[in-house]
Amino acid sequence: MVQKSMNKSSGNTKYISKTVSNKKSSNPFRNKLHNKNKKPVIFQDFDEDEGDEFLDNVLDDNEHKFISDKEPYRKLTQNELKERAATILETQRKKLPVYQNKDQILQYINDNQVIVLIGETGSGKSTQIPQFLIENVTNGKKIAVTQPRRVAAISLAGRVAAEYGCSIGEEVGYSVRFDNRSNDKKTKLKYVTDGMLLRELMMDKELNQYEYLIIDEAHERTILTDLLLGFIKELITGKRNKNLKVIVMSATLQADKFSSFFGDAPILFVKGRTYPVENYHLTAKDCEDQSDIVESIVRSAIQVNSSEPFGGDILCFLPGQEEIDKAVTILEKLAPVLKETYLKDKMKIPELIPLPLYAALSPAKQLLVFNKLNSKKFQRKVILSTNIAETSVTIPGVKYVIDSGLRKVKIWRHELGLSTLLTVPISKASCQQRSGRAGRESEGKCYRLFKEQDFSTLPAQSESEIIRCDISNPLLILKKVGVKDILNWSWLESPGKTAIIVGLEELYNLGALNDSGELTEKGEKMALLPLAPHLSNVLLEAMERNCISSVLDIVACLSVENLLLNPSPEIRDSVNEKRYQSSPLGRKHGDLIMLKEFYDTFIDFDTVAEQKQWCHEMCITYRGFQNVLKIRKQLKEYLKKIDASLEKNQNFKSKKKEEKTESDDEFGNEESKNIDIESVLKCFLYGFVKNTAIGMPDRSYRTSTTGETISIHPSSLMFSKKDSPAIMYTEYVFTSKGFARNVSRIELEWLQEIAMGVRKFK
DNA sequence: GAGCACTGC
Repeated sequence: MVQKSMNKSSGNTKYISKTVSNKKSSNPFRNKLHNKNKKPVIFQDFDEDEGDEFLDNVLDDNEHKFISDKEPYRKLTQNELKERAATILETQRKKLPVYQNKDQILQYINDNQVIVLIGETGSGKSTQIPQFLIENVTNGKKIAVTQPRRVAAISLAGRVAAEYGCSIGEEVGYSVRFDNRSNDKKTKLKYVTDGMLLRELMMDKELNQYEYLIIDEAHERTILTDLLLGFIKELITGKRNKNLKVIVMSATLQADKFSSFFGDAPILFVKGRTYPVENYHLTAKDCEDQSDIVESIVRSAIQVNSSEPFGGDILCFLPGQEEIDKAVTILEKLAPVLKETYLKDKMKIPELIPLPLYAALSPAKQLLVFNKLNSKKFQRKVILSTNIAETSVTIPGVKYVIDSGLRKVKIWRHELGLSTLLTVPISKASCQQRSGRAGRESEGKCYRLFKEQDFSTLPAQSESEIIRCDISNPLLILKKVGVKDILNWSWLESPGKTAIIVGLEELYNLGALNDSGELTEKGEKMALLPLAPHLSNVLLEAMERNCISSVLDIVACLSVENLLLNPSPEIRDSVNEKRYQSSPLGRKHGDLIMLKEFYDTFIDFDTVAEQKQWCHEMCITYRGFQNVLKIRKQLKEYLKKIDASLEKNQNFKSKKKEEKTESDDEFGNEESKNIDIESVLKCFLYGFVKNTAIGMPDRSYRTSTTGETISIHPSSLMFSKKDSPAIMYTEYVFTSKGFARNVSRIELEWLQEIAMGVRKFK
């Protein structure tokens, strides 16, 4: 097997058709802008350093601890802060492209209510433009800069605070979930996640505390940024017509869309500093030979390693975990063999060090991709990554990119109420983003495992989230903010009539909307909870049924993505067995109850060391569980606000050690020994009646909505247990076939009771 | 009887 792959790898993957990306000549979009008569203003090219993204990743991993322990500027005196800021100004800021064009940019902002700014990587747009405006803000108002990701908001705030000469949380601050470092009176410039600004908007529909809104990375088109832009359009054509300025920052591709959305707002173009990247494509013949994408990636990596000079790592983009694990396994076997061969032939070719990277990988293993190799050892990293490395994570030292041209995407089918996970070709924009990863530090090369003519057939950009995701939560937000006519709302891109109607029906079925389509009291509460509407409904039901504590534990666990990691194939069976053995109730009742058992186990340990050990054995992220605790606490606080009588609700009290009081203690123990499983599962049924399936005589399951067969996913504790009269699942994905994930056993009577109950509540 | 990309409150 190994030998076979090796022979192939020494064969010919030739890349003969080659394009060199040269920003000045090959940027097709600039011409387009000119043609559109919008006269973009084009600024010139300068150096910049937009902060240390490597640090961001480390910082992300250690979260608060890192920030408070190592915050570099807090202990400096006012004078020292100012001195440092002055140095940064002279040595770095003034060299930035954006800084060089400060006056012109300010003029445009001054003359227009909305501008769209195309700032290339390295232009300094996210750090500098907000600072230009900081002196302009009047009577206690603020500037908000939104980011799609937490880490970006936090690290930008840190960087800008240093440049401005203050501590984080003074004039410059940030606000993200679980972490607010801003001062209502003092802070003038606030970096926030787009979700956070949306939440503020639910509280104050006019966003009166802000004078400038800067929507950064708008081209990523997350649902939340799309919603923000829609609300902002309403505001600036309505109540904030006179005194709110908006800057939309975007990559080139989407700039036109934003401009026309905001009444042909002017587009400014600031060039950044990236190094040229040469793109190579497969020939038609090589393309025919390419049967397996994993094999092609492996072959290409070996070829690049042996033909390119030492220095510079290889970053490969693959669609998913499965392909990555395969490729890593092959390369791990191959690398020592290749090394021997090279030595024997006296060839000076570095040893390949394969490293996987995907979100469901444990944080410790993720960090390995950032480690510098010992330069004396003559090694080269080959990082095999999902598109997590496309935007979320920047890996230093990459000079070569190998792109499979594929990604996985979850698509929500409104008609069916289920999502499918598909492997699809990426867009041109993604191709460019991926190849750009080779040109961050020096000139680079990108090898695309498809034909050059295939590139031209790719869609310009990926489908935006809003048209391929479940929009029940966005719709709830619109209702909460008081939008009456949702179909004709100022959608940047409408998800479509069907999607909207299906989504509204869903909200109606959950009791969030009444017969007239107005938000009910329950809907108000649901909108305030930072959860999907289904889960909010589960929580609210649990408050009625006096099992809020257990349900809260489980809901908090469900809110953390990748809490249970997918064990690698070698340890898969043993980890599954351990999980099975550790949840006596879970193996009877299913995965929700298993989570409750895991939660109890986790918090009952006396030391962090024990917790970590246990997590390691069970293949659970420790950090994930810390998030579970934070989320539980936050949900509890929200619920208290929603319902003041909760304070008196004994069941509600947390069993968590640090919060224990005497009475609490008693109750907590009592409850944990007698989880009212029936009540807990019934609460979940209130959110997931539609996600149920009935057991058939042939031991298969058929969904109670459409009668289709559905299989229990192998990751479920219920996988081997086929005797449940009915099942409920929190997720339904269609891959090779229809799979129910996170499955619980339910009784048919419950299903009848709840199904009728739900109607009754309408 | 067999496996899921990435974010956010």
